[in-house]
Amino acid sequence: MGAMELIREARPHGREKLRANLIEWFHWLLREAELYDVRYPVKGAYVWRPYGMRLRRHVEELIRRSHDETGHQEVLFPVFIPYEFFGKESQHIRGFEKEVFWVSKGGEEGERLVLRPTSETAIMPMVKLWVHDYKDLPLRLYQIVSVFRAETKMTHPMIRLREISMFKEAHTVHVDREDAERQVREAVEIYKKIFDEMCLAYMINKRPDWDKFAGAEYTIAFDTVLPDGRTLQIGTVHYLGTNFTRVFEVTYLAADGTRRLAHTTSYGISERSIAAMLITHGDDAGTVLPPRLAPIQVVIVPIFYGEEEAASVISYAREVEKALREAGMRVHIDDRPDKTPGWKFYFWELKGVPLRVEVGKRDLEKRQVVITRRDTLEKYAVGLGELVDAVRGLMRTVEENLRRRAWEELRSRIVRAETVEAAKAAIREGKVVEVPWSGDNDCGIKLKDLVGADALGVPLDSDASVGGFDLRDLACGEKRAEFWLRLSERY
RNA sequence: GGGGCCGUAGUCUAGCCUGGCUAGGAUGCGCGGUUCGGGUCCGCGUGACCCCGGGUUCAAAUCCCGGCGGCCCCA
Repeated sequence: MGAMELIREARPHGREKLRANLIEWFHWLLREAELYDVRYPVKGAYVWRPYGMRLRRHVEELIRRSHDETGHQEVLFPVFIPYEFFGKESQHIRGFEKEVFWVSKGGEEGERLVLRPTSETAIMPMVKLWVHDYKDLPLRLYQIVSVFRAETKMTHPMIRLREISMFKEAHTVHVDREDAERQVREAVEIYKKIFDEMCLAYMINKRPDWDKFAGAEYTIAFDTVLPDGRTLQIGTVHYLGTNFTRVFEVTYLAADGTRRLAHTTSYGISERSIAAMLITHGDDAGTVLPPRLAPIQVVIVPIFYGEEEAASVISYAREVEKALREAGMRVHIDDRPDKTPGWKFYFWELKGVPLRVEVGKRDLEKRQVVITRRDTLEKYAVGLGELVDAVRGLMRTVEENLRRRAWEELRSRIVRAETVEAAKAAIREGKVVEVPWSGDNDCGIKLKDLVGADALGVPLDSDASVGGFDLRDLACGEKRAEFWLRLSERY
């Protein structure tokens, strides 16, 4: 980079308002940054506005790319599922029936339809038609669609929805448990990559048995920690065993001539991940978008006094814009004549544009620009010759800083406790707390109730075994502790 | 599941308890001037069937009932 001179030290915006009431702050951000409108008159259903939609499309592109590169094929299934299919798997229907939307009219004589709350029972009957022998496997499908859940708890914009409008659900079919579990591990790797690019920090937890996906053998979840200490589930991966293939009779002809039941997995991500991203990188002035996902990566603000300067400064700004655009960057030049530079600075900081390029008469004369980072508000003077390299380098720096900050915050929030009292205190302080657990279901339920928190499960991102310590299960003192069980307040 | 609070111009909000002037402010928008390297300032103008439905009353944004939607706390 060379000729990049720091002309203002870091002085980032505070996070007091954000921490004081996270949900209020988030509603403010969605409204003021024109991302998403919460005023649509149906509970749990909201509107993506143009700027939010552009952000969402970059996230969808990341998700599509990550799946396409790893042997997944995109499909599109109907929103209707015949009740006959939906009800086939007993655990599945037990888990979802209370929150499924029924279609009260339509469908053929005697046929009842539901709106998909997830698509296992739509996909299985079709997979049965498509899979003949072991050479058709593994089959990896995904779609990005709306799913519907009649949430009884309080709904939250972009977080707890009745219409989840960006549900990426992958469904895979395998010859046996081993290959399906290999897929589960791969799905975890794919999700890590996606969240890494979103600069999100996450825990990977094996959900306790009582909280797994309805119809799954086990569920692995990605949980992030928001700035108020509550955790948010941002992705799940399920091993479904033969629970669905058994009832839908999805079998294949094996190499040895026998007919076998296939094993399946499913895994999902939704717009919750976008909410997590907006919040994680947020501050009292707005949000910061990871440069690779930002609809606008660089905003150029021309600064001029009077009309005689305007022409030359704007023409210089266009020169700068052209150079960045030709280098493949998403650039916007804000040449509105009725807004002052200061006003524009606040406006684009609110919207999370990662870099701002300021050009004025002084810069024109020196053939330079001033670049400001959104995350730290550091300012640099950069010669025109180094412009593209400097912007590229700073985008990388901002991205790395967002990711590093997120992980530091998350790591600082995870603590261990060996008594119920200590665990309670940790929860009160907004921590994720790991407590000794025998692994027994009933003891786990008792334990989370004793502490007064939700169970995220057993860590898969660090050593979960209590190992050398001689610790007792905090709820069942007669039992030896085998694992650390993560507890937190959850959204 | 239980409790509390709230819904007023495009947006944010005061007024509501204790019913009664022309529903006040900020922001936005339009015009004029002044400013422009961190939300310029001043003047004039514009904009609200006070969430919906019903009730009480001479009179309802205000009180009562129901609905819809939102926020907070507890289980």
